[in-house]
Amino acid sequence: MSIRHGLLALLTDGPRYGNQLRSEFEHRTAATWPLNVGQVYTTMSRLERDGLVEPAGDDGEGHALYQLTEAGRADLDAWWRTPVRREGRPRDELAIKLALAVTVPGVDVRALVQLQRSDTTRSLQEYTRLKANQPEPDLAWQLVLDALVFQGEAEIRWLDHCEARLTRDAGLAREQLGRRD
Amino acid sequence: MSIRHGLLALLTDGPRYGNQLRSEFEHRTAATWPLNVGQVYTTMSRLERDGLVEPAGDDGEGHALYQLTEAGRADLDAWWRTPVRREGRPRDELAIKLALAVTVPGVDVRALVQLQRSDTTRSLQEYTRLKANQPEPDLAWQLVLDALVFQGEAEIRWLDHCEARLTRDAGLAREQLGRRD
DNA sequence: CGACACATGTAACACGTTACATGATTTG
DNA sequence: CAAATCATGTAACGTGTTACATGTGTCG
Repeated sequence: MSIRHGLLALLTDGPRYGNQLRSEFEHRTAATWPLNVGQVYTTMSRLERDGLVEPAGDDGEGHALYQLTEAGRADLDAWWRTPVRREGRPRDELAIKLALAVTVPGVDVRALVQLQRSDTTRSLQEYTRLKANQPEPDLAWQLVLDALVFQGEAEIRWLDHCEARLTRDAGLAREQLGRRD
Repeated sequence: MSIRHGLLALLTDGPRYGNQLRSEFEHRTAATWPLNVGQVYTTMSRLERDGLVEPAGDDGEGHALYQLTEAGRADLDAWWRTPVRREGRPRDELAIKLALAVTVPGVDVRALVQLQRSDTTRSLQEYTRLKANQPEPDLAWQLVLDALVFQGEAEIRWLDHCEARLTRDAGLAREQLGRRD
């Protein structure tokens, strides 16, 4: 639902047309989540179908404008007033993957963790690179990037935590094995 | 793709049937991401369509078993050896929401941040409650829960960071306003 | 003119999700 | 026996995503 509401939010300022929406949306999340233009049109069609937006003529240069309806404004308002619940989020593929990896036989969990950590580290470096090369300071853009950094760091910490846990468990197992000898 | 590969992974041990897959999958992620049984069947159909699993008769009690094909084993193996890229993840609705909130006029960003923080805090409490009430120690289950906790904490930190940033910017604006007087 | 970017769509598909229909089996 | 649970499936829908078709305008 993030694109849906995102596009809706961009119409708050006033009518916009397709490509304009794409560039304004991307400008705040670019390099991380590029948005295909086609998606803007499909999403806008669905928003129109649901009565949240409506055509608003053109801007004098043939650009087909969209604007919020009353229902759209209400929907948007409800969005602002409702927190994004953690329970409602998509499944975390990495968490599931690692959880299954420690369960299923024949998986080199340690290798998996190391590979993942190095990839996540790479992403973090990419983020700092982006931050440094930022053309002009943009608050929205910076906050999104900060979110990614915070998440990436949390991921690294979690991976370390998992590895420590695995080592501890392996240590315990070895210990018990030793006792048995 | 997490359900797809998750179910695939559960077949590593040997053939399983629908409901069994659901309960084994849910056992490792339960209370956070319940999995509808119907979804198991639709997903297994698609996996069969793609040649990654195949029917394997029944277990003597009429349970329709599925098992991995060679292609399935290969696909799974590739999954284990490939990190989950941060770039490939779904858009972060919260990040986008806040980024748009600071851009669009008429949104009470501060209220949004506070509401979000209190909801995330609630989730974190729920996680610790779950951890305490855990019936029997299960490594996979614990790691998933730890992931959620790490993510939740990162989210809180990010929200604090955003708020501080907003306050600072507001302070700067006030200062400049003061200078102008 | 030819190449390129802008602009608007549409068609097709993937995955996740829910609701529903149907039996079989167990249990109070 | 009735109710609950287990089990298998299907139909329908929603969003996200890509690829393609098409037209217009601009610039070297």
